[in-house]
Amino acid sequence: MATIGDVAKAAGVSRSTVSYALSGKRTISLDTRRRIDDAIKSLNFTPNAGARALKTSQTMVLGLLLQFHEDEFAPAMLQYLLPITESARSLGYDILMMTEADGAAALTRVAQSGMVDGLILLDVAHDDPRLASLRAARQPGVLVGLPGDTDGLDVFDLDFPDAARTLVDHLHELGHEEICLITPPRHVYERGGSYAWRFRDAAMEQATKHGVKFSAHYGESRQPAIDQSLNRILDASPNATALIVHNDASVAVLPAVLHSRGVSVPDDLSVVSLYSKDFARSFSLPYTAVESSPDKLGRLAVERLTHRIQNPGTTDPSEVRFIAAELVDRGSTR
Amino acid sequence: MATIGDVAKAAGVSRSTVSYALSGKRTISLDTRRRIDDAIKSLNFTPNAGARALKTSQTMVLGLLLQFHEDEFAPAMLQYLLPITESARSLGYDILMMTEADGAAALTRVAQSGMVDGLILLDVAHDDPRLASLRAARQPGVLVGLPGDTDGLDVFDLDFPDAARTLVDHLHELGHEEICLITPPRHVYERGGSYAWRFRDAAMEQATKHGVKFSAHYGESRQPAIDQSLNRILDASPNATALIVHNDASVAVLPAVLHSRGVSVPDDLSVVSLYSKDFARSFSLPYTAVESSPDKLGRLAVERLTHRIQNPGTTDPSEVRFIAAELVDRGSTR
DNA sequence: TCGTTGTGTCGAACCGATTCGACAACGGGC
DNA sequence: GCCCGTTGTCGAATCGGTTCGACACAACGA
Repeated sequence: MATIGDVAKAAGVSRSTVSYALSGKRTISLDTRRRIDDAIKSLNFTPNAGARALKTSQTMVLGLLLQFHEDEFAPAMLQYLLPITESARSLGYDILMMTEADGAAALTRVAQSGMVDGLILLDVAHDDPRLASLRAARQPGVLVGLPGDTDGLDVFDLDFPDAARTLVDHLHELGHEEICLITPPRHVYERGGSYAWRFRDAAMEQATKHGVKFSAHYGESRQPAIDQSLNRILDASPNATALIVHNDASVAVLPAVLHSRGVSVPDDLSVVSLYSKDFARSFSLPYTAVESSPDKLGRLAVERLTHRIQNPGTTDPSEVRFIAAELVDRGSTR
Repeated sequence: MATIGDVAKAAGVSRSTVSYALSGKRTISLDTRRRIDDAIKSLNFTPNAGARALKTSQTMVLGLLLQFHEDEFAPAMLQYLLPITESARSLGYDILMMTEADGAAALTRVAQSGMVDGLILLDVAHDDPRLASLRAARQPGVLVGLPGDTDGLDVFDLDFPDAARTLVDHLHELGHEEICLITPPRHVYERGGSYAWRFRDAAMEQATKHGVKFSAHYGESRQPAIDQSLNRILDASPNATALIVHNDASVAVLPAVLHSRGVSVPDDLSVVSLYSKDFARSFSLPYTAVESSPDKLGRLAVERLTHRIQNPGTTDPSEVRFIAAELVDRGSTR
């Protein structure tokens, strides 16, 4: 591989001159610049990333921490992947992916060895063990998902309480008097996925406020338990006229279940949910829903992170930002 | 951050001694080693990855090239992600993820700048534009997916013709005399996804050999076209008693479609397919199928790649390996 | 004419590791 | 008592960039 020294030799200048020509940090005569450019072209020179990182202590890489829990519905995580890598690239950063079960250890390893300039944590739990490692790291980090203690952290998440109220209000306005909520599986609560109870509690409160009868039930994440739980829930609430499904795995199989029960939407039952438009497009999901906007969340998180990286001195306060619920009417309510 | 110099000072030895203690490439007295270990602990020292990469020209990072085609069924790609990152980690490597639309440019950029020690290409097409860049790169690479020209490349893929024959044989043995195949969407063929025609042609040939009536139809990748195409295909072949579904997006919604038509499996129709056990678990997919083994393919690819990285001189011939079809009977045939 | 300012380039130091050759101290064989 | 091989440690060079200070030279105003 050609080094900057080879380029310098070919162009008949010093290495520093080539470096300045590359960075534009000092003026270079037109003639010299041309000779350098020619040499770079003909030698097919690209600066060595390791050497540059060593000197500048900037790797132009962001670390992304995913957690694929055993019982997770994997496609949900995927929705964040593409927006994050794409916005990172557009800002000049690459993405190093970590999927280790022990996320805290992975974070420390990568941060300590200086492989990344910043860290992105997805699917953050209420009492996430990775946060201690993140706070100890010298690189900045951003979270997608709300932990219990946000002190000093930049956090982006959907406004789940607002989403819940939006959906309950929507059903209430249509005159529904008994609503059934399918929540994420029990293990999500146990793991501390705060979005689950933030959504559920707000929905319950809003229903109570409207005097609407309300019941919440755990969904499941794997077949055939999903089918069974849905049927059990529907059997248990024969008078409910509306269903709120807050669980990707359940909503993905709901059309088949309703079909098998001879229930038609929205005539027999109004159904609303919470998912992204991409998710709706991949699966057969024609339900009115609050948009979960993983693309927007991913983009915001990356932008915030790179801003912190590029302005290290500044101590602007950490930001906890909830993005607003936006209802997409797909005609599944009446 | 502590450097190796800080450790050396704290332990009262030279930097080289610390380095040798770390790598074990020279003998170190027990006493010195203890002092060094203590210093490392108390200073919380981790070697700087950039510096190490610069000196050793080994980054311990593998580049992974994914392509999310506009109309792709995303979860399919995801199945490879986890096995690849996990086997890479177990061999000491991290994964740098690239999702750019222009994969060839991304590959060149990352390879030229020496950010990675090797490259993994997923979903390789018959005439994949990334292959020229891969061949030009100084790092070794492996493919998952079979291109037209495999010269000098290590390739891993499922034995699709074998899979097709296995399924056709299975149905033929049960006495079926008319089989209907749902293939990947037309754009997969156009893009050069050779697995599509390798499977289809072998299935057709095997059916002909058995004297079984056979028809193939393009599936779709997005709703509501998937539903419509499935219904159209089923309408068009009223006498087919067996269905082979070679398309993740179609098979994911097939249960609902069959339900809505009042078709029960396997009594009215035998259904077989080709997917992974993880895919079957996430979705409601109770079909007898050939296992597509993304975990095995991912693991093999990573192992081959790291082997090439660690034995650079050796010129053992490139390997094109097809893994055998394995039928998993889930009782959806009769 | 002299000092000043600005432009373009260079040499050297540095980032944080690895590794080669040198060498001191030590014990064993003669 | 001398030579030799082993063991443990060190200093210096190196990887490939970036950046600071110095400086030669030209143009300028006084």
